[in-house]
Amino acid sequence: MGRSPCCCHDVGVKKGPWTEEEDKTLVEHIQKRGGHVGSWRGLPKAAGLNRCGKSCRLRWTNYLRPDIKRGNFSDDEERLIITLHAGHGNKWATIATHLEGRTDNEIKNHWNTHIRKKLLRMGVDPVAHQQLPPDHQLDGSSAALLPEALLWAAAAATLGGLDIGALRQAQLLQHLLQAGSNNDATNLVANLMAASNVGLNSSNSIVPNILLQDKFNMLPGTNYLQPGYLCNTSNFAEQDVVQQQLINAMSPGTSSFAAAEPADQLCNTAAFTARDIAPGIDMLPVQEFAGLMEPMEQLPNLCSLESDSFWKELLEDGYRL
DNA sequence: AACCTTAGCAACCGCCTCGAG
DNA sequence: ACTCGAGGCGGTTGCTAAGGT
Repeated sequence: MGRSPCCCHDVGVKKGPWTEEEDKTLVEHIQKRGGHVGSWRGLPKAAGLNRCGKSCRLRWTNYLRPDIKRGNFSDDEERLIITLHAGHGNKWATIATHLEGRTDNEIKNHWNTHIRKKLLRMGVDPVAHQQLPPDHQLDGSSAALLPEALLWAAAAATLGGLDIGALRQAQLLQHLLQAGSNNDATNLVANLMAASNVGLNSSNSIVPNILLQDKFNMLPGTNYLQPGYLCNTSNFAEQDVVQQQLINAMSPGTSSFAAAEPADQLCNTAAFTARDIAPGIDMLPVQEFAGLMEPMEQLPNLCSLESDSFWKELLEDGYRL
């Protein structure tokens, strides 16, 4: 298949930065046609522009389009980009479809100039989305940022080919991280409920309740889920039962993490099982979840929190990341 | 003040994919 | 099944402004 010559090679076609006048001409031409461009190749002549069609399309889609959102990227947008990048790689156009008002070019530029460097500073390989070996990390000054970066990168890498369920799981993780941002119990409960909403409502996706369980266990006197088990139901009615019973069981008077026992210790003293909460719901041993997490070689076993100093410190710090 | 370096980003280039004929 | 035109995409370039010496 022979490649057609690009109109950009035409002699006399202007290149380089667009002037205000050119922008105005292009916008007015497209608006006159009700936003419908038709043929980009034929547009310059029709609009009276000395540009190639490709250049016009690029200028319109990346800059002049009315629905483009400009300005700094929010933390949420950055997290989403990292998550999506782990699943899709440099498929900027695919990533852009998940960020309303952002163009692939803008996301690509932001990745290369900001996010990539941020991840490197945090000791995370921006390509493999895994922790870099110690001798490849920049310095220890950003060590406090490592847990969040790791969790995000690892979760994203684990999710692999992203689908709606996977994205919801990523959101769940995000809520969990937000829940750990301070010691306010009310905020924690609100975030946990938000997290469980995302997880429990996702159809055909396994909700990592082991993570929720650790969060719940951080509240004194609460043990809601049998450690080592996951809720694997996609039945909304059953999910609602679980959720309602979790909410009912939640004791609102609990205050801080300060008196919380280490998670593993609590794991061994579960007050009642998940089957007590919602009989009939299929529960899977955590080993199956561990199977899902297999690619996360850099992460410690989630059931061995107490034995790993990194995670132990993280837990004792009340998930303050 | 002049020069150099770096960061940010708009725009370009060339290959790929898709759909009509 | 094949060709070809057109749009889409990702990598890269080059300009500009800000910061440093």
